[in-house]
Order: sequence, then structure tokens, then C-alpha cells
Amino acid sequence: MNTLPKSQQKRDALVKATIRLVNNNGFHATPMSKIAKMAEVSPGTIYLYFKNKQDLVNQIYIEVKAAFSEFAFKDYKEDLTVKEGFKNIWKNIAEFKLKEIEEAMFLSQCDNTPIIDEPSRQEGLKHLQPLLDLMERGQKEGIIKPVSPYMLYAFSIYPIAFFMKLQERAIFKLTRENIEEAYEMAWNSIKV
Amino acid sequence: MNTLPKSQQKRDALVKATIRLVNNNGFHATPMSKIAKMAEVSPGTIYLYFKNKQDLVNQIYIEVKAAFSEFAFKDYKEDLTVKEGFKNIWKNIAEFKLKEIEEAMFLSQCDNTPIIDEPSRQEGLKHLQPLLDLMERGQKEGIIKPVSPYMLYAFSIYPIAFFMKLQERAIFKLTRENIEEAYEMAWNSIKV
Amino acid sequence: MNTLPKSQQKRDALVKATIRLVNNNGFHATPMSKIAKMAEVSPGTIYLYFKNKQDLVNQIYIEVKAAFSEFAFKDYKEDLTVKEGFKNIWKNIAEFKLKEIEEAMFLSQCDNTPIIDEPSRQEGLKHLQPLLDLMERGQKEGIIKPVSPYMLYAFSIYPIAFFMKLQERAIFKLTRENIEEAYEMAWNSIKV
Amino acid sequence: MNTLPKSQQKRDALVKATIRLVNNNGFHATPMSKIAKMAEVSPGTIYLYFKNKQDLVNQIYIEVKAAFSEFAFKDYKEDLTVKEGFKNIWKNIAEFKLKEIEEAMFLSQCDNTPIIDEPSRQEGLKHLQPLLDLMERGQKEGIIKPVSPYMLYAFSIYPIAFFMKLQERAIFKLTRENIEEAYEMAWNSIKV
DNA sequence: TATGAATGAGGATTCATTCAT
DNA sequence: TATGAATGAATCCTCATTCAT
Repeated sequence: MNTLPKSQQKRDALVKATIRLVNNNGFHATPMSKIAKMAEVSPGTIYLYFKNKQDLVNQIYIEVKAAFSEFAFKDYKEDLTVKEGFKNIWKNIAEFKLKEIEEAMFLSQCDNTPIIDEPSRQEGLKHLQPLLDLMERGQKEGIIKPVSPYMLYAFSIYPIAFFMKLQERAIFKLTRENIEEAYEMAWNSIKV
Repeated sequence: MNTLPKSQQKRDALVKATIRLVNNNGFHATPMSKIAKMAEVSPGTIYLYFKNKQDLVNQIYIEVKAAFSEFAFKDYKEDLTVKEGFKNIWKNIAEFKLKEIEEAMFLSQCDNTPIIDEPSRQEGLKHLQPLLDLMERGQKEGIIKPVSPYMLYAFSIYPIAFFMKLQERAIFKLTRENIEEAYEMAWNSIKV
Repeated sequence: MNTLPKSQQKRDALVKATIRLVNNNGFHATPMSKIAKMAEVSPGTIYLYFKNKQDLVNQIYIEVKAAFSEFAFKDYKEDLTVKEGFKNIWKNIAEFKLKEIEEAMFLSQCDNTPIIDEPSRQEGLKHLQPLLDLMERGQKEGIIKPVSPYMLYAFSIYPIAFFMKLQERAIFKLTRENIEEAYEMAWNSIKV
Repeated sequence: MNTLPKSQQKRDALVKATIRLVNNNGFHATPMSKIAKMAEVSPGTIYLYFKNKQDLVNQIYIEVKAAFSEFAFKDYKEDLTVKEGFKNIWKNIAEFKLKEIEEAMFLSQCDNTPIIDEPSRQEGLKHLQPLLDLMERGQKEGIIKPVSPYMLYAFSIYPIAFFMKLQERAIFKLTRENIEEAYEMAWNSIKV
């Protein structure tokens, strides 16, 4: 109903505010009124851009997920070797999760919580395909272990989420050096 | 054959109901009244066992976390080799997360969401110590990579959570065989 | 869900308050909060007795309609002559509409407005049956004009509603004498 | 062929839309925005023609009431006999209520509901005067029953409203024949 | 201990109205 | 005149918590 960018500025402010507040308090503990206040907008204005609260998070989830995969595959090309391609993608994912912490934490909360509705969840899922394709190629070339792609993902990509959470709580920070170590561990876990 | 005192039965029912409902709906979307109904108890009764809603999840979180680590380290002994010890613990953690899905999902939601208060979160954290100690021992023995324990954890243990979520959504199920594969990948990622 | 008389007093007060306020302001212009206040009850309490605002008026409509027809046919018996029976019923209806003005006005507003949902409207309709039966009997006996029952109703019963409205606005009041005149006009309009 | 000034066209569209929507949903359940949409006009535009929502219905009520009585008395002349005059008026009223159902239903809802303010209501009332005058003349001539004019109205004119509602709900339709019957019943109820 | 009716603060959403363009 | 984005007060309803029994 309201996907037109009437005033992109206001919509952006709402998105930003929602991400921050949901990160800090959770979906159900962030009132629309607080979102409006942080976005310096009237509560009623939210409903010019989003149908309701559910639609608000759904839209944000899909958009952030899209931005994430855009970033993840930004410099991936078909003609890279499997190893180069994987390194590219892994580094990008790590960079996104450790730099765009707010967005990444928001995705994490959505993915670990029943706040996103099923269609949006599905929508968000399809973005991984290029990575899965790459891994399959690696398997055909005999470079990557012939196991389920879920397993490959679990041991190579998924751990990055753990670093993100540690970093967000200021418990542990990936530095230039140990990010290289981490990448090596990731690659070793999937390479033949 | 249930010889627990009546009150313990009620408390148990409340805990069970809370876990299930929070898993399905999230903390803020599960009313106390629904918990009471599912536990076949009056809403007022909840407050005989728990100070308030926050206290309810806090207590459950701590208890489930304790049960989890109890299970994880149940057959761990100091005189096992590092490799044997790690295998023990890894298998137990996997078994818990894949068998006691409700409890494990509950922990996951608590850990990815701002519903648990900080003291309880700290309380839950200390349970990992034996594993960290074991890893440190492995490093001293030159068996385990000399990197941050967080890194070791991220690549060996954390991936299990991913399998749990896949299994819960019936997307992918670890079988007897590929759980062995998974364990190998975990060990390979941390061994020297 | 809540048809049990937990505290009939509170429910009665709510019904009374709703009727009065809806009469004065219309359905959509009477907030639940005002109903609660007039009934000296908390807003939340309304929802112990009624599912929502719509259910509130629906239930009241059905109940008042039932009370109305109960009253209308209270001393009607099958063995009365058609003329006696009609007089009985007509007088009762008139008495109800002119004495229980609040209830009658409430029914009138519901019947002239799209505030009642269709099922409740149907529910309310069936109460007229005994009168229609009587009229049919009268037609068979050759005492009452052989025209559509709707026509008989329109010219004999329906006019009473007009007197009710006049009375409510203090424009005109049926007295003991002219109520007799009115009855005569009603009977003359349908008798052969 | 519509040569009305553009602004008049807009006002007409607003009036039409309001009547239809208020008929279907009631005054308070028809948002200004919906009226605007149905009239293919911006919400803000409504306020160029009407001071506010109350003024909107007030004006429409008065206008429709005027149109109604215009129609009712359109071929009434002082030199007709009482009987001829009454027949004229009655037939016109019936024609209006059964043909211009939307307008007639709107009036009915306004007259049975507290949505019109008192001044407008008074304004609408005065239109009946010619009919009352005619009846009084009939009484003086000894043709019409010497009872309150309200009584005469209640039994001769008011029943038409009942037919209108039946027709609107497709329950009963006055045909050419029984409209004659109805008229006879009306006349019989007031004639001496 | 246990109940569950009652409370009332809080939150999502709607909508009459305004105002800058 | 006409627009429609923006406002924010008002409204329905939920739900954590209490308390009399």
C-alpha cells in the first residue's frame, strides 16, 4: 500500500530507529510511539509508510537482508576460482557483520525469534544461493568436502555470527590479524 | 508414579509451558494468562513461584543452562586425554541440542534477544569454564591451535546451534553418519 | 466465552450504561471508557463480560429484543379470539415502547443503523412470529384484510414507534384516552 | 453534457459519496478519507466545501430533506380537495422513499440517530407544514378524524418508511397493485 | 497454597483536520 | 481552488499484577 518513497528521509529515520530499538529491547518491547519519537516523527506518520508494526519489521528485515547479500557478493565474479571466490565472500560477510553491527544484530534477532512472518523469512533465505552454488562448484572440482552444504555453511560462515555477538558485547574483537586466522580456520573446515 | 510434591508439579508445568510458548511466540508475545492456562493453573498461582514475569524467564534460563552443562560434562573426567574429553563434550552438546530441542531453542532465543537480564546472563556464562579449561590444556600440550578460545569455540561448538535450528525447522537432520562427519569437521577446525 | 454470570451486577450496570450512552451519542461515539465510567467499573472489566465492543451491542440487542417480545406476548394465549389477542399484543407493545423508552429507543437505533451484525439481526427477527401467526389466523377467519403481513404490520404496529420517538423528545405524549384512539386506528387499519 | 462548474461537480460527488457511505457504515464509521476517495477528491478538498464533518452531514440532511418535501408537494395545489391533495402527497412520498432509496435511507438514519445537531433537525422539521395544514383543513371539513395530527401522520405516512426498509433489504417490494392497497389503508386510517 | 475476577496503565492504530505547496 | 503528507488526540483492547476469598 505504501511503498512509495514519499519522503525517503522520514522512512529512513523510522527504519534506523526501529533497528536500534528492536536491537536493544526486542520487537514486542519497543512501542511504536518510541520509534516515532526517536525518528522525530508523529506516531501516525509511521502508518503512512508501513501498514502496521508487523509490516514494519518485515520490510526492514527484507531490505537489510538484501543489503547484506548485496555486500556479501559485491565483488564476486563467476570467473574467480572457488578459493578466491570463497575468500571474497567470507571476508565481505565478516566485514558486514563486524562493521554494520546494528543491521547484522537486527538480522540475527529476526532469525532467532518468531517476529518475522514466514513469507518474509522465505524471501530472506533465497539470497544465499550464490554461495551455495559456489560450494557446489568447489565440490565438483574436488576442492571442497563432499558433505551437505548446510554442514559447510555451519562450519565456515555461521561462526562469524558468534564473533559479531562477542564484539557487540565488547567481549572480544576480531583484529586485522586474527581475522586472517579466522578465515584460515573457515577455509580449512571445508577444503578437502 | 509421579511422587513429586504437588507444588513441584505445578512449578514444572509452568516452566514447561513457558519454554514452549516463548519458543513459539517470543517472550513478550506470551501472556502470563496463556502460560497459566497451558500449565492448568490459575494466573495468580504463577506469582507464588515467581516474583514476576522477568523472574520467571530468568530462573528458567539459569536452570536450563545448568541442565545443559550438566549434560554436556556429565561423563567428562580430568584423566581423559584432551581429544577424548573434547569428543565427549562435543557429542553431549550435540545430543542435547538435537534431542532436547525445546530447551535448546529456548536458550538460543534468550541468548539472541534482550529478554534475559544481565545478572542471569552472567550466571549462565560461567558454565562453559570446564570446556575452556580443557582447550587451554590442549593448547599447552600442543594439540590445539594456539588461538583465542572464542575462536576455538566459534568453529567447533557454535556450529551445532545451526544444526539445531535446521532440525527444528525440519530442513536438515543430523543422522548417525553425518553427525560423525560434523564432529570430524569440528575437531579438524581446532586441532593443530 | 463469558456468558457465566460472574457478577451479574457489573454486567447489568454495563448493559444499562451502554444503552443510555448509545441512545444519547450513537454507537461509534460512545467510547468503552465512558461506558466503564458510567458503570463504575474499570475499562478492562468490560472484556470479562463481552468479547469486544461489537459483541457488547450484539448481546444487548438480542437480550432487549427478547425482553421486548417476552413482554409483548406475556398474556397472549392461543384460545383468545383474534381480536382479543391483537388488542393484548398491541397494548403490550405500546406499553413497552412508551414505558421502557430507553430499551425501545436502543432497539430503534439498532434497527435503523448498521451497528448490529447480520446474525444478531436475524436472531432478533424471529421474535415476531407469534404476531404473524395470529394475523394469519385472522385472515383465515375472514376478520383481517387479506394483504401481505408486512402491510398489516406497517399500518398497525409500526406507527407505535413514531409515538415513542415523539414522546422521547417530549413533543407528544400518548395519554390514557388517545392511546385508546390510537388502538382503534390500528385495528381499523387491518380489520376487514 | 455536464455543464455544472467543476466545483459544483466536486461538491455533488462528496454529497453522493457521503450518503452512500453513511448508509452502509453509519456516520461515525465513515472516515472523511473514504468519502474523499469515493468522490475522487483529496481529503483536504472536503474542507473547502464544508466546515467539518458535522457540517457535512448537517448540510446534506437539510438539502435532502428539502428535496424530499419539494418532491412530496410538487403537484399539490391549494384548490385540490382534501382527498385529492392527500392522495397526491402520499403517492409522492411513497414514490420518493421507494425510488430515491439512498436519499430516503439517509434521512431515516439521521432521524433515528443522534448524528444531526438540533438546529438542523429543527430546520428539517418545518417542511411538513403543508401536510399538517391540509390535514387540519380536512378536519374542519369533517372529512378527517378529529385527532392529533401526529396520530394522523403516524398511521398514514409513517408506515411508508417501513416499506422503504423492507425494500432496501429486498424483503418485500411494493408493486403497482399493492401500493394502491397501501394507499387505501392509509386513507382509511385517517378518514372519518 | 490456590484461585480468578478485577484493575488500569500501556500500546497499536485510526482519523478529523491542518498547512505548505 | 486543490492537494495529500503530516499530525496527534482519541479509542479499542491487552495483559502483568493484585487481592479478597
